[in-house]
Amino acid sequence: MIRKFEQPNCASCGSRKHSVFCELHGQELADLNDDKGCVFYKKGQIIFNSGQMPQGIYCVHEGKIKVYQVGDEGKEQIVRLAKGGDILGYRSLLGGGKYSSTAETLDDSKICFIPKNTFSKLLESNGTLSMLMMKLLSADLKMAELKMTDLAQKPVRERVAEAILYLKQTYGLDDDNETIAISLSREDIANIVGTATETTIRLLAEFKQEGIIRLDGKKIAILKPADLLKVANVTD
Amino acid sequence: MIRKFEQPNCASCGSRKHSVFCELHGQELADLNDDKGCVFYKKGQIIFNSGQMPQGIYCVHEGKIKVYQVGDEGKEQIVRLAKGGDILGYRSLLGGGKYSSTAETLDDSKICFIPKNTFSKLLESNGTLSMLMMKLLSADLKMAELKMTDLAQKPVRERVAEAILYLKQTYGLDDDNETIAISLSREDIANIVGTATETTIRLLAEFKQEGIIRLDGKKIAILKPADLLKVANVTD
DNA sequence: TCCAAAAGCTGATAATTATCATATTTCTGA
DNA sequence: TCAGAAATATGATAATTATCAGCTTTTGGA
Repeated sequence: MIRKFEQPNCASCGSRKHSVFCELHGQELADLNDDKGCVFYKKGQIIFNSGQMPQGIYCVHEGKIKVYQVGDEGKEQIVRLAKGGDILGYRSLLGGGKYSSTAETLDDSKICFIPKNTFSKLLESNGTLSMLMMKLLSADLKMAELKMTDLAQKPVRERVAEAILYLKQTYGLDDDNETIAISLSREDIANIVGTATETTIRLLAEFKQEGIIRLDGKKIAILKPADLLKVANVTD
Repeated sequence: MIRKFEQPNCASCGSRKHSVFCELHGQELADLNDDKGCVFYKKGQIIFNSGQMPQGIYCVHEGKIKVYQVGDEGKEQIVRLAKGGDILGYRSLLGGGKYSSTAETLDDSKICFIPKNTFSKLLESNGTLSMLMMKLLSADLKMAELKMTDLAQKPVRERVAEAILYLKQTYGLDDDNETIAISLSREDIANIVGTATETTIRLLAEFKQEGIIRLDGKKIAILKPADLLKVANVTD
C-alpha cells in the first residue's frame, strides 16, 4: 500500500540544494521538475536490480538506501549508502550497460526518478552539472579505492570501527548527539565491513565491553569517539 | 640518464586514437600537442606520489604503470594498471585535493604531461571529452566495486587466478599467444591480489602443478585458459 | 495478543591465510 | 665476472576469521 503524497517541487527541494542539481535554474530546473516522478518506497523495497538496464537516474528526496552487489555465495557486499540529496544509478547510466548493483531502501523513502533523456539533455546543456558529476564519480572512486586497500590490509576489528564511523558520517547523530541516526541489522553492518555476521556481533560486543559504544537493539551510540577513531586506525 | 627522443605528435599518436582524446580535432588537438610535454621514465620511477597536488594529467604514450596505495604497514595495494593510451591522475585532478595514490613505472615508459589549464579548457569546450571522462570514471568505479566484493568474499586462490586474467586482459599476450606480455614480481602480483607474497608464490606453483600455467622467471604463460577461468570463478 | 520466524548471541571447532625462518636462485652494479 | 643483495621458494607454525550448532531475544503479521 503506497501512501499518497504531494510531489515535491524541485525548485524548493532542500535536498536538491545539496545535490549535483544545485546549479540548475530557470528552464532547466522547470524541465527537471516536470519530467521527474517521485515515488514512495517502503522499507526493504528494491529500487533497481543488478542486471536491469538503467532508464534514468534516481534522486533521493528522503530516506536511506543501501547499494550492494551479491557475491557467489549469495552474500551481499554493500558498496555505498545513500540518503536525501544523493543520486543513484548514475554509474551504470553513464558507463553504459546494465546495473551491476542493487539498490534497496533501509527505511521508508521518497525517491524521484529522472528519465535518461532529461538527464542527458541537462548534462549537455549544463557544463557545471557535468563537472559536478565528474567530481562525484571521482569522490566515489576515491572511496572505493581506499576501501579496496582496507579490505586487503586491515583486520576486521579496525574495519568494523571504520564502518561505525562511516555510518555516523553518512547519517549523522540523533538529538542526544551520541546515537547514530540509522538502524541496521548486524548482517547489514557485516556486509559493509566484508565479514561474517557473527564476527561483527562479537566485535560490537567487544567495543561495548570496552565502553567505546553503547548498544540498544539496532541502535549504536558512540561513547568515546576518540577511542573509536584509534581502533579504526584512521588519521582523518 | 634520460635518453633523448623525439616528442610525439598528438595528431599522429596511435595511443591517442584509443584514448579519451580520440574525438579532438583542429585547434583543440593543436593546443593539446603544443602544451603537452613528453618525458622518458626508466623502469621503477615514480610519476606522481600520494600527497602531492595534481598539476595536470598524465597520458601514457608507451609503457606500463602501476598505481597503488600504501597501507598502514607499508604494504602496497595496486588499484590499477595502465598502458599506452591510458591516462593517469585524472581522479585526483577532477575530484580536487591531493593524489591519494602513487604511480610508478613497471617498464621504461614515455609519458606525456598535460597541464591542468589545458585539460580544463578542453573539458569545457568539448562535450564529448566530458562524456568520455564520465564513462571512464564510471568504468573505473565499476571495476573498483567488483574488486571490493571480490576482496571481501572470494578466497585467495580465486583472486590469484583473476589477477592473472586481469594481466592478460590489460597487457595482452606475446607472439606465442600464451605468455602474458608483462613481467611482474611475485610481490606486485600479491599486491594486486591483496595477499601475502608467499601465498601468491604457493598458488602460482599450484596452478603450474595443475598444468594451468607455465612459469618462466617472471613470465606467466596461460596453458589452459578455460581452467583458469573456472578457478577464477568468473562468468565473463 | 500470541506465535512463528527472523535476528541476535555465544561457544566450539575448522578453515584459511599470514608470519617466520631458512634455503636457493636470480639479478645487479662495482 | 663476481659478490652482495634482492627475489623466489618451501616448510613449520601462529593468527585470524569463518563456519556450525544451539540457544535466547526480538519482531512482525494473523
